[in-house]
Amino acid sequence: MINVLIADDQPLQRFGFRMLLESQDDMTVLSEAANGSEAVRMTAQLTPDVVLMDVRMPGLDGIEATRRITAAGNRTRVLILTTFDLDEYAYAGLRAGASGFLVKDAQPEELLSGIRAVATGDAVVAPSLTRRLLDAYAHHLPAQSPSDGPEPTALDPRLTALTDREREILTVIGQGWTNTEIATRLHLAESTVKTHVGRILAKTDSRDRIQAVILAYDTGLVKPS
Amino acid sequence: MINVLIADDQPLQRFGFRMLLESQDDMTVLSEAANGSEAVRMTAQLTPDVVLMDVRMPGLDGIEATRRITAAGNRTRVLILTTFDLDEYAYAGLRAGASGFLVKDAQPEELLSGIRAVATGDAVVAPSLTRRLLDAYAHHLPAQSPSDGPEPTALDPRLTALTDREREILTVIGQGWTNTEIATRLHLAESTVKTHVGRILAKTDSRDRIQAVILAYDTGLVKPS
DNA sequence: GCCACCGTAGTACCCGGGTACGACATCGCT
DNA sequence: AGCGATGTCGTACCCGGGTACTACGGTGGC
Repeated sequence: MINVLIADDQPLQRFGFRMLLESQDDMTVLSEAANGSEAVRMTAQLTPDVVLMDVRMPGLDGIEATRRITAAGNRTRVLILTTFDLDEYAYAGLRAGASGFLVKDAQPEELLSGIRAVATGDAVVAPSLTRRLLDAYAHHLPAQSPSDGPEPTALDPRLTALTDREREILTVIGQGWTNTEIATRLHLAESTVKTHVGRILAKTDSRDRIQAVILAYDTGLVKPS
Repeated sequence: MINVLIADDQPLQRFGFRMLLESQDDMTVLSEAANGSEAVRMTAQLTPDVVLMDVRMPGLDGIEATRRITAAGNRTRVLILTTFDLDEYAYAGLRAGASGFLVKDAQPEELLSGIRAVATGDAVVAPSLTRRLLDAYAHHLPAQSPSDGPEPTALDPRLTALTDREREILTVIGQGWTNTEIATRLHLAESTVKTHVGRILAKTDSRDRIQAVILAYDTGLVKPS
């Protein structure tokens, strides 16, 4: 049985959550808190398994309440809920030690399975937020794959399909030249440039010149200045 | 309609996935791949919305296949599935650009909602993995106000004029996202994206997004991968 | 209370970029 | 002599990107 504490300043919201949770035979609502301080106090008294925590509350907000609850050290997990998927809240909440972060417009089933996951020690983050977190931090994830060797100066395989001329064009694309500029500076017709560009995009599987610019940087054809 | 490509070396497994997906009226299975190379090739040909990618496959494994698919730059999302929730795989997969990482013992509904989330540009990570990721990285999340240690590498002067949101947008521009992609993935209207982009270009004296991409690389906002 | 800034959203318009064709000359290899 | 790869040039078409506005709610500073 999962003991839950609901912390939300809106009574109607609390009621909805309570109804939903009580309809499950593996969950009970221990009590309800209307602000952060109450949530902290009740958590200390009742030691629920999970606190369903709203972010926006008068007085002590959900983030700070989460910080104090997790700092206390007992095994109560905090699942933060918010109306808006503001990433500032997500970052702050997760930093504060929350085990999860869901948006209120989620499906009831998602909330329920989220509570169960959190209760068993797992963690959940709303997909829309996961996206932002990944975008921001995926690059920083530890690389333990052995394929992180030193880089030789040989031509990147992604560029081998290109002819010399095409690599030349790709280089100036990577420097931000427009087709017109390439044409005048290299004494070509614009149609010729377009032909080259088209072939480059096809051979490198780039959908537009932006991808080509990125490729130029990633392969080292163009170096950051 | 969500077009899905199934990549798994076990025929029985593929069959199961196909049955599950075809039972949904908003999903179709475009094709099946039995190894990584096939997955990459078929993705290029068929441009599915989502690739259901197994990690362990003979030849080119799921991680490397994911890397190549996402490197290609088209809008196909990769949802990685694995039997074991080994975090090495998860790290590698997410670093490779996967939009999600689920374990195979998940409930069918979880898989389906995961596919839908990924198709609309969101991201999903299995709760058991989210827990590990949070444990490892919650400390590294950007600080809001509280006193925090290491400085986040001083901002390049050319970017100081930008607001936080604008820098966020510039980052994804630097990753080659189109306006439409930015809109869907960040849950914005395309007009809003255009407004942001316009301001970014004005503030950074860039004549088009290409110059902005170059600037993103030169200032280190985006790093070569 | 007012105002500046920010993020969001909309409409209308123009233009460069990309695609899909076809065409021709040169060069090197067989 | 024939052929393929490469580089050059052309036309026609469509769409995404960029610009130029306007607008409005929220927040924070004064």
